[in-house]
Amino acid sequence: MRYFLVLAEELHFWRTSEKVFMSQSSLSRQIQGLEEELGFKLLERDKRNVKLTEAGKFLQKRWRELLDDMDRAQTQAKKINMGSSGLISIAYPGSISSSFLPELLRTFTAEMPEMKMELVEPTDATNEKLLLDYHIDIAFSRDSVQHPALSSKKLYSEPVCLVVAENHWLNENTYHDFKSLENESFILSGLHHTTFFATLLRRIFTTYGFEPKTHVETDFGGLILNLVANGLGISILPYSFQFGSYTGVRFINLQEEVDLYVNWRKKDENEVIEKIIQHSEALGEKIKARIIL
Amino acid sequence: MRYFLVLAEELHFWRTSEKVFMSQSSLSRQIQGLEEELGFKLLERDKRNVKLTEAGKFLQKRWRELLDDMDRAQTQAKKINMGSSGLISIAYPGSISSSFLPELLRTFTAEMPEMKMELVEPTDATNEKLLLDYHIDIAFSRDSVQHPALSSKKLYSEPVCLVVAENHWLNENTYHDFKSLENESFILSGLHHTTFFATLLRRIFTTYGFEPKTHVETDFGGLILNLVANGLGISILPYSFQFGSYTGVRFINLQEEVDLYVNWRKKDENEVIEKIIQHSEALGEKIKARIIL
DNA sequence: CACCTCTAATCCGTTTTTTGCATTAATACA
DNA sequence: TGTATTAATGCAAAAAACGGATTAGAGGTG
Repeated sequence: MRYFLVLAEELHFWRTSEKVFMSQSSLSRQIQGLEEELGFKLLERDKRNVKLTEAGKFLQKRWRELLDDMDRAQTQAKKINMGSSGLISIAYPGSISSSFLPELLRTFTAEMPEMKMELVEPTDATNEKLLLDYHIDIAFSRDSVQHPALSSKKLYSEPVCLVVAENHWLNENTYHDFKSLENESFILSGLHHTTFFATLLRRIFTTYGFEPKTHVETDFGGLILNLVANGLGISILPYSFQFGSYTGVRFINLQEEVDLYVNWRKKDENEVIEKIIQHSEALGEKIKARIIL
Repeated sequence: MRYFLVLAEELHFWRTSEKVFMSQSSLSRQIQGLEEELGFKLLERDKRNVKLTEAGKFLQKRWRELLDDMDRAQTQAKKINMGSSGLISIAYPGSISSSFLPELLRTFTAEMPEMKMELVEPTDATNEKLLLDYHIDIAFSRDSVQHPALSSKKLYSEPVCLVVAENHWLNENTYHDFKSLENESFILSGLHHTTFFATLLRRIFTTYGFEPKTHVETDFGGLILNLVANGLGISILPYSFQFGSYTGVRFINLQEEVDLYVNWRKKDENEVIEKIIQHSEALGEKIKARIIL
C-alpha cells in the first residue's frame, strides 16, 4: 500500500522503484499482487503510460488518510507506553491567540518546561474528527462539540465588540443602533467561512438587515486591529482582543456574546491533558473577572 | 495486527493460534516481531498469563476501528470499480420512519429493484463521521452537517405537534398556551439524548419554564402514538407522523418547526446516490404541500 | 519434595514470499 | 527502420513466515 501511494503520485514504475529503494521488477510484482488480492486493477497501464483507475484514485486518497491514522495511532500508543509524556497538540480559534492562549502557554510551560505543545493550524476538518482521529489532543472552540466520546466544557462567555480607530466618531456614547453602521467600511475575518464566529457575524448582519461593505478580509486578528487603528475601517471582534497590547483602537461592547469551550477525549488517561484543562478553567475564571460589561 | 486483535481478545497464545489457523510458535514470533517494530510491548506475559499493556489496550481499540475502515475502503473501491452498483447505506432519524422513509424506499425500489438499501440504526457516532468514514452513504437528519467535504440540503420544514388522544380535552380550539400543559403527563422520546430533536424538546420546555412530567420515555414513535391513543399521556412529535396510519390520536400544531436534511459526500461519483437525493427532494416537495398549518 | 501440567519461548529445517538481475515485449518517436 | 523508453517476466538468491519438536518456567498435586 505504501508503494502504491508513491506510485500513484509518480505514475512511473521505474522512478517509483528508486524512491522506495527497490527494483522495478519487484515493485511491478508487488502492485500486481496487491491488485490480485483486491480483485480489481488500481492502475491502467499500457507499455508506455500509467494512470490510475477510478477505484485507484479513491484508494489513493483513502489509504493515505488511513495510513496516516495508523501512524498516529502508533505514536499515540508510544506516548501511552512512555507515560504520556512529550507532545500535546492543540487546535484553537484565531480569536484566542492574543489573550487566552499566550497566557495559558506561559503558565503551563513555566510549570512543565519539558512538555512540548503543538499548536495546530485550523484546517477544514472539524475539531470533532480531529480529536477522534488523534490528530489533536485538545481543541479550543467557539461552539461545543457534541460527540458522546468527547467532553466539552464552557470556559467563559464574552461580548463581541465593535472595534474602531481611536479618533473615530463612534464611542460608547455615540453608538446607539447597529443599523446606523450601514455606511461604515468593515474589515472582517472570513465571512465566507463556516466557523462559528463567521456564522455569528453573518447572523448579526442579517438580523440588522444590511450587508457590510467590506474591502478587506483577513483571518489574522492582529492585522485587523492594525488596519482599524490606521483608519481603514471598523471591525467586530471578541472582547478579549483588548487584553492584547494594541494601541490606537477603541472597543465598544455589543449585545451578542460568544463562548469559549475546551474539548477533549473523554477517556484519555493522560494527566497532562487534565492539567491543561484545569489551567484553562482557572484562566477562564480570571478572564471572566476582567470583562467589564 | 489481525493476529494481535484476536490474541487481545483471547489472551491465550495457543487458543489464538488455532483460531487464526497457524502454529503457536509462529504466532509467538509474529507478535514479537510486531512489538519489536513498534518499539514497545503490547502484552505482559509471564510463563503462565497474558495480559494487555496500556498501549496494547489502546491499539486494540484503535486498530480494530482502523482495520474496519480499511475493509470498508476496499469495499467502497470495489463498488466504484463495478460502477457503484449494489448497496447504499442510509442513516435516518426515527421521526421519518413513518412517512418520509417508507415512501422514499417504495418509489426507489420500484425504480431500481436490483438495488439494495441498508438502513443503519442510529449509533452514538455522528452522521458526519459516519459519512466521512464510509460507514454510510446518505444521512437524513434534523440538523445539517457542516463539514466542507459533505453536502447538505434542506428538504422541508414541518411544525412539531402536540399529540393527544382523540377524546382528550385538548384540541385546536381549547389549546392556547403551552404553559397550560404543565400538569399533563408527557410521553417523550429520549429527553436525555443529544439528538437535535431532543434538544429542541428541552428548549421548548425551558422556554416555557416547566419540567414535563414524564412517566414513559421511548424512542419509537409508533409506540408513543399507541400509548397516547390509549390515554396514557400526551406527546410532542413532528407533523409528518400524522401521515402514518394511526388512529385514535389528534395532532395540534405548535409554533416550533423542525427541518429535514439530506447529507452526503460531495464528490461521490455514484449516480445512485444522486438519484436518491433527487427523489428525496421531490418527495420533500410533496410532503411540504401536504402540510396544513 | 518429586512429579505432572500448562503455556510461552526457542531451535531448526521447510515452505512461501519478496527481491534483484537480466531479458523480453510492446510502444513511441526520430 | 532503428532506437529509446518502460512495464512485465524468467529465474535464482535472499528474506520472511511457518510448523514440529523441544525447552523453560510457573503452578498445582499427592
